[in-house]
Amino acid sequence: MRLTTKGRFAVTAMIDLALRGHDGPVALAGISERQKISLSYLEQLFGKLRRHNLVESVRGPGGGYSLARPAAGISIADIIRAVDEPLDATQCHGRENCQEDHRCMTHDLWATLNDKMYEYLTSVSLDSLVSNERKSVGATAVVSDQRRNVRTLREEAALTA
Amino acid sequence: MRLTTKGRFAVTAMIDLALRGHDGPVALAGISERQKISLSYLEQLFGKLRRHNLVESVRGPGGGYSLARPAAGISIADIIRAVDEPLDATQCHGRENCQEDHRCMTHDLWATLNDKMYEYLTSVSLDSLVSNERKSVGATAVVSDQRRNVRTLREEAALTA
DNA sequence: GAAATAACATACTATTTTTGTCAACTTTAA
DNA sequence: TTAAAGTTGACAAAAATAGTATGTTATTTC
Repeated sequence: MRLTTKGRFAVTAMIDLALRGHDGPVALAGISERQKISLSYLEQLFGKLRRHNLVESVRGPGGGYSLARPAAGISIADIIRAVDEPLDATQCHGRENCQEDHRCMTHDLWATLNDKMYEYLTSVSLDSLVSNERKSVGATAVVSDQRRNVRTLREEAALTA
Repeated sequence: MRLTTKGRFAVTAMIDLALRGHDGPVALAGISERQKISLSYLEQLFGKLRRHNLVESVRGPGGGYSLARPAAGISIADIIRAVDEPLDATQCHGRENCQEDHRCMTHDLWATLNDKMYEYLTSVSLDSLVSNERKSVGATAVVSDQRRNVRTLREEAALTA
């Protein structure tokens, strides 16, 4: 798994979207201004997010983007995966013959690290970040997805501490 | 924390070094050929590794690099940290005023993720990878560092499963 | 239907990663 | 003491990636 600023921007933008997507779609121009991310870059990122069915778009005046499904059903891993495309961590993309004698020494390490990171990022939903942002103190109950086990950031942090 | 191919290369090279550093130093030319990493790049990376006191160099014929301390005392996090230098995950490097209204929304997320990854990468020692590579089956006992809690990859995986 | 708005698409620039080349400098061995 | 093997460092070029600018098309509103 790759972890760069690209994914960070995408997550930031998605939070903004979730935070403001109550009535009607949100225009990228607004996100750009609020989050200080260039409009062009956002357009690129949202193209990918749209192709990965995380957001839906409405063209024309009053248009913009909205989440394709409830924020509780979108994990951070989904977002990272969408914008960072390939995402393979093993260098020898699956095939085992990357080395002559001892096939791909670091294979196991990266695979395990990859799993760890996905495990974590999958456990954090967009919704949990948004409620965290809304400063809705009081450990807002977790809304879990049908596919995944999604915890709030607060709970996750508690587990670590 | 940033996770790119750069760190991957560094770890791969360090494994090779640990694997062959029994009698005398290991030349980069050998690592380059075995791991298919350009010699120039390795030289750059090992310059950083040396400045971070992870390896020592011996010049002249028969020279090369050797680990500055036992492989059990070097974690993967050490290596990543050495080659990726800055390593800050929060975008608003410490200062809280990255946003006007709601200061740096994703701040908490990235900080927590950062901790998670470090926690994991610190728990994996170079030695554990090497023993794993040597195919020394039978759960080779853990040699723990004086500073850290270092587990074997095998044990770590068991915890996750 | 014209004008404005905003997504969509493509081309371009800048930064980072990776490789290549060259010139010291150091130590061992012949 | 010379030569060879090897590190160290400084650049620069090439490739990949990140980020920006510009143009085009679809919708809505007036």
